[in-house]
Amino acid sequence: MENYHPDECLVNTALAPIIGKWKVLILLHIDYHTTLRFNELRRAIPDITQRVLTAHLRELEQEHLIERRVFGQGRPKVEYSLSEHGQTLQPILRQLHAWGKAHHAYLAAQQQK
Amino acid sequence: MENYHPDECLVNTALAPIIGKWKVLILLHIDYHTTLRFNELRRAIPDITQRVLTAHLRELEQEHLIERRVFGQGRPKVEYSLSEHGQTLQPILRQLHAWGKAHHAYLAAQQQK
DNA sequence: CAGCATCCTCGCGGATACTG
DNA sequence: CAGTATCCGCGAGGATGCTG
Repeated sequence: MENYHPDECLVNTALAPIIGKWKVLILLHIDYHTTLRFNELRRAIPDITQRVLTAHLRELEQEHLIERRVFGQGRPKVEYSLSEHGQTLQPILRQLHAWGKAHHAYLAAQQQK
Repeated sequence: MENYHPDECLVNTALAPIIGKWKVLILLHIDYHTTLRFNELRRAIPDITQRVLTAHLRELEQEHLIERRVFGQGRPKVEYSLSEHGQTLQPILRQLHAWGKAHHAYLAAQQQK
C-alpha cells in the first residue's frame, strides 16, 4: 500500500459523491440489476421519496457515476446504469457491503456479553 | 465475490458509523499516527470545532471503532487509537483514499474537454 | 411513467463561553 | 489539557400535489 497522509485528505472528496442517505444504496441496486428504470428504483427502495430519489440521481449523474438514457417514443422510459467510471466504485461498494455484515455481527455479539 | 443482494442492505449500516462530515478523516488521522491525543487531533484538523470533534469521538467509541484511554495523573491526558475492530476498516479507508485521488483526476480531466 | 414545484421539519454541525 | 453547556443557523431530506 502506497504512502498516504491525511492532510489535504481526499477521502472527503471521495466520500462526497457517495454520501447522502441513499446514494450508496441506489448505486448498489443499479449495479445489481445492471440497469433500472425510475419506478423500478422507487419500488426497490420504498422508503425514499421521489423528490429525493430524483435529486440523488441527478447528483450521481453530474459526477459521472451513472448514466441516464431516455427512450422517448410512446410512454416515457428512462434507464439508469453505472457509467464506466462508476464501475470503479464496485469493489468499494462490495467491500462496504461485506464490512457492514461483519460489523453487524460484531455488534450483535457484543450485545450479548 | 460472494453473492449479494441490495435488499435489507447492510451498506447503510456499514456507512452509518463512518458517515458524518469528519469521521473518516478522524479515523485516518488516528490510523496514520497510531495514537493521538485530543488536542493533537484538533491541530491536525483545524477546521473542526471541539464540540463536534468530541461528539464524533464519542460516537466512534460507542461503535467500538476507536479506543479512548485516560492517563489521569497530573495533567489530564487522553489518547485515542483504533480498536482492534476498527482496524478492519483500514483497507476500506485506504481504498477510499485511492479512489478519491482517481476520481479527482478524472473530474479534472473531464473539465478540460 | 418520470418527474417538477412548494412548503416544511428536524437534526447535524457551528459559535461561543465556561470548567475540573 | 480535555473537555461540558447553551444557543443557533442552515440545508438535506420529507410530505403533498400537479404535469407532459
